[in-house]
Amino acid sequence: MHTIARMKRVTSKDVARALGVSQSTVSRAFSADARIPEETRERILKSAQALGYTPNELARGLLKSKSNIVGVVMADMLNPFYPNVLDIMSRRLHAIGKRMLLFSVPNDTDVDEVLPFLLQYNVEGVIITSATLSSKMADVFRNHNTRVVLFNRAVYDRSVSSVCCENHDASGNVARLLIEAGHRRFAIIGGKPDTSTHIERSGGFQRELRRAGLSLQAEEFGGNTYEGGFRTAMLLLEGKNPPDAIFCISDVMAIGALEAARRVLGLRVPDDVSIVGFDDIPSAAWPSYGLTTVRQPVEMMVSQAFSLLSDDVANASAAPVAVRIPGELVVRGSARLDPAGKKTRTVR
Amino acid sequence: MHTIARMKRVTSKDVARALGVSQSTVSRAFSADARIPEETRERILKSAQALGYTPNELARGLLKSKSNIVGVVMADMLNPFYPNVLDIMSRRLHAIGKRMLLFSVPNDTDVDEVLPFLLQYNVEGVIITSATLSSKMADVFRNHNTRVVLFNRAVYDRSVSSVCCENHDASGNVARLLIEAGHRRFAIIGGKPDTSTHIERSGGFQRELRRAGLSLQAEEFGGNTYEGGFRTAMLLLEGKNPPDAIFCISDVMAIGALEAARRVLGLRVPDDVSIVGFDDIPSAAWPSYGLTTVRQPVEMMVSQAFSLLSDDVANASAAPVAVRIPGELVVRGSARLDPAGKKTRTVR
DNA sequence: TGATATAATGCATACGTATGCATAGAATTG
DNA sequence: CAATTCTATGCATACGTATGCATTATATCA
Repeated sequence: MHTIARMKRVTSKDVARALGVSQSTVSRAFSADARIPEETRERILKSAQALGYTPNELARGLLKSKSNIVGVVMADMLNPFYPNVLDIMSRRLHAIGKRMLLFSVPNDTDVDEVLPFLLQYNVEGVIITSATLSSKMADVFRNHNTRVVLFNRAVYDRSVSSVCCENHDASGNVARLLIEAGHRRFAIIGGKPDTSTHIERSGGFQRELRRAGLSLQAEEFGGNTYEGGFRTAMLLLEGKNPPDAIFCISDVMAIGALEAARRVLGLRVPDDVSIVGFDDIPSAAWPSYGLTTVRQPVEMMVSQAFSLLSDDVANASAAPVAVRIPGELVVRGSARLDPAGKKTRTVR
Repeated sequence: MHTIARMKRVTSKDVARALGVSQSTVSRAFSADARIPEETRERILKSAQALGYTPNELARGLLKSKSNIVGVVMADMLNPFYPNVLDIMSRRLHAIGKRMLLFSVPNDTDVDEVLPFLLQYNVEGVIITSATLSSKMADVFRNHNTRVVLFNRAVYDRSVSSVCCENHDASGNVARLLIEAGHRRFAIIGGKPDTSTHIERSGGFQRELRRAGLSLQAEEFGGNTYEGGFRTAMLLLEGKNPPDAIFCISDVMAIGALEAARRVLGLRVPDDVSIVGFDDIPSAAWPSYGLTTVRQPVEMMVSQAFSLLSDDVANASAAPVAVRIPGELVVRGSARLDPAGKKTRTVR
């Protein structure tokens, strides 16, 4: 047994004692900008390494009233769009020396319940995905001088910053694609009625319809789940006067709709009905689906979210910003491309 | 402007001052087992609420040398099996008053790099999913009196506890299913060769083959990604003497294999080739795939993992435990069921 | 009623770090 | 060489909480 059982944590004091220097000196060795000769620093770091010392972040955070923790609240983790988001966020945070405190909460709620817990850790900032907070809670965070950024959701009272895809434009492009393909009977499957993503995507889509002198035939909601998309598509396609083009606010619902149309109703996609999604989740690209969709530029969105958090030009009480990043239309086979139906691959 | 800008954190001292009591009393009001009359506690809690006071967890963690944070390290977050796992873990932790510090790391590496960061937060325990740690690092955690539990991966040197599905038995059941259906040319698509999941699933499958006097024809690796499954299936099915049954160690790969077989090679599944997966991810149930697979009992596995972390009967240096939970064979359409091929749904 | 046990609360301290201030020694200057 | 600046480091303190011990007020008992 060559490992020594060590029940006590190794502290900067231990390192100091081992080297015959003061605790302050050890501490300074770990802070990049401290006045300390390079040689001493190396000696200390080496000894620290040998003793297995790492600064206690709890103490550090307590003292500086700011931990290096960023809180992330995810309200829709089971949506396949988010694992990638989370993965990117986690790695990028780690790369800049920050940690992630994660909360997964029920789908599309407001997250006021969990936010106070974040304050208990003196978090450096908070990112909230697919959910909003009350403006009252936004005030609380402002008073605590803690930044909050909404990711993939926006509030219109300008109480917090947000980063979203250019939902309006992207959805307009979808509409144009479908109009040019000759579609006339449009339906939308939304997530939840009062979310910014729905409002914007539906709004952008409909605006483009109006410009072409057309209008929406139906708008139903599927709660951003596969099952919801499936069920809602059944409803629409089995109703009187079924749509010949369905724009789904998210890919999971689009895939559900696709399955309903093909597997249950025996419709051909896109010959009988075109289906378009939003997000570009991995399975959208699987051959069985070949979903035409809008790709959200996740990497860029995360970058923007982080810079909104760390932007030290303005302090936390500065006016919130709404960042919009263009989405990219990804054309696959689930939507017709031209009036005649030529040049169209049918995906079964 | 009726909100007062408050730059300083509200502390227990503030509450104490407001009520004319001592800081200790306030502190005790927040600790369930303190000797303090219920009436006083209520008065304090009410005032705390009014002032917006919440205990600082950093200070608490520092003092007690144990934060209420549990570290979670995910090595395969993009595998669709894990969002659900993460979601359940997050909610359950929150429900018992604990927080989650999340690290997403490159696929299937050992995670020694990130583990030291967890020690900096005096974490209560660590859960590592689909990855292992070195036994040296396991020692470090044992010396720090901090529990580590592997989730969906095991080590055989008994250096840490683990929670896994009963991979051997479940895979044996898959083999039996395929044998009884009349298959004779078996292939396995594994994830990575030296992972416990692969070893056990492949081992259990092959043991059952041997019992029937049969043997494996090929074993290739797809790295637990859709693309890997796709590519590997192409390789196997286009090779000389292609298999008529493929057991994929994970559903993502199985779906990739399915797509390769059907979309690219034009094979009928399961008529020409049976494909079975493992995990039961959401898309396995989608009609286009109808994947026969093994469902991992995630809820139960998470429960077990948590109880291994919190089990205070034994201390952290107690002998590690390997918990195994039976998996459930989910029969859908991607594998034949009987020699004649009757009673079999063909899923396209 | 006086002695003693009990309940409620306050005081002081420790957790591990960062940092302002003080100091001692070295280096620089006229 | 004395006076002065600079560099390296130590001392002391603060961050916000929990808790052992001491203290006071109240209840119990003979």
